[in-house]
Amino acid sequence: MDIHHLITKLREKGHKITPQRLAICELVLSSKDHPTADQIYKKLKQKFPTISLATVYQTLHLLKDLGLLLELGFPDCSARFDPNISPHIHIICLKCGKIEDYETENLKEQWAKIVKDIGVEPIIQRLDLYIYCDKCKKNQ
Amino acid sequence: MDIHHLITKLREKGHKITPQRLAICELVLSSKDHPTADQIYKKLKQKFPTISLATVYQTLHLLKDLGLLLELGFPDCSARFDPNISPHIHIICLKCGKIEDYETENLKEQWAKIVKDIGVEPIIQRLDLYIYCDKCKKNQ
DNA sequence: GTTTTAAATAGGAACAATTTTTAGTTAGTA
DNA sequence: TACTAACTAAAAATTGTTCCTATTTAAAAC
Ligand SMILES: [Mn+2]
Ligand SMILES: [Mn+2]
Ligand SMILES: [Zn+2]
Ligand SMILES: [Zn+2]
Repeated sequence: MDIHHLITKLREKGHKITPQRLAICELVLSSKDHPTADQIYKKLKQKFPTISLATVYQTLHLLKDLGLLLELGFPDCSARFDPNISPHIHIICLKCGKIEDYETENLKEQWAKIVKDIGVEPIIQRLDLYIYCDKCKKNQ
Repeated sequence: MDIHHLITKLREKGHKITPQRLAICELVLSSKDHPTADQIYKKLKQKFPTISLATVYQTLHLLKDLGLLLELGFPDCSARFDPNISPHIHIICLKCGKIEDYETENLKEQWAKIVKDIGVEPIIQRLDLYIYCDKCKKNQ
């Protein structure tokens, strides 16, 4: 998703192109680390000292509604946002919360077969494996 | 998980057997509909008019720690609890939130292969497909 | 059976994440 | 340049969950 494509998509739907909106979109859509709204907010504060957390949430939900972003809810902690909307697995540490992506062609094929058997056409998918990561296993 | 097995398991870990605790456990461990803490609380109010929501949460987390219960976090709405801890798929409506289980032998086999390829030993797993259910498609 | 005690409960306050509201500002159109 | 819908920031409200603590209770010790 390059910036011009994004701008076109926003304009199409009648959304204004503001510097804040663009900055939030660029940041989250290029992120690999499944950030929380607050993490995005804190990063952007450097460039936009007056930006509000509500604006961040609003923009994230806009991207979600446009189908460009996944919102992952968890117990105990705040939601995390993922610009990778294609089926992939999250390997998540139950202790430290670290999220790692697992995404291979073989996985996509195998998973597609399973979904086909079920006979539904999912809009979004979420595949989580919860583990204890090596680091947390060591200093348990 | 029958009631005597549960009581043994609780005693083993040094937990007291209280009527509230037993009632909450029995209710959630036999539920098929992925209830929220509040739904469990409201149902139990009939039998225990003074029961508190904090007790419900505490007991649900106890069961979770014992590995007998899954807690499913979502954006926008409260957590739901699932006594089915074996790998199965949730087919979830994005509009009304209805959750349907999909669980077949074939799925378990195929999924086990995928997990084996990754080379991890997950403690918990969560497989969600988000759709719009027939009902919500109709009266959209 | 009674006493002791550590753990659990009830109820409400506190908390944190998120959403809504409000009033002022701005991007895009004409 | 003027207009207006959409936006922004700040504050307030809301919601789900956890924390606190006086009281009660299950289970152990006597
Ligand atoms: Mn991801
Ligand atoms: Mn289930
Ligand atoms: Zn870890
Ligand atoms: Zn529905």
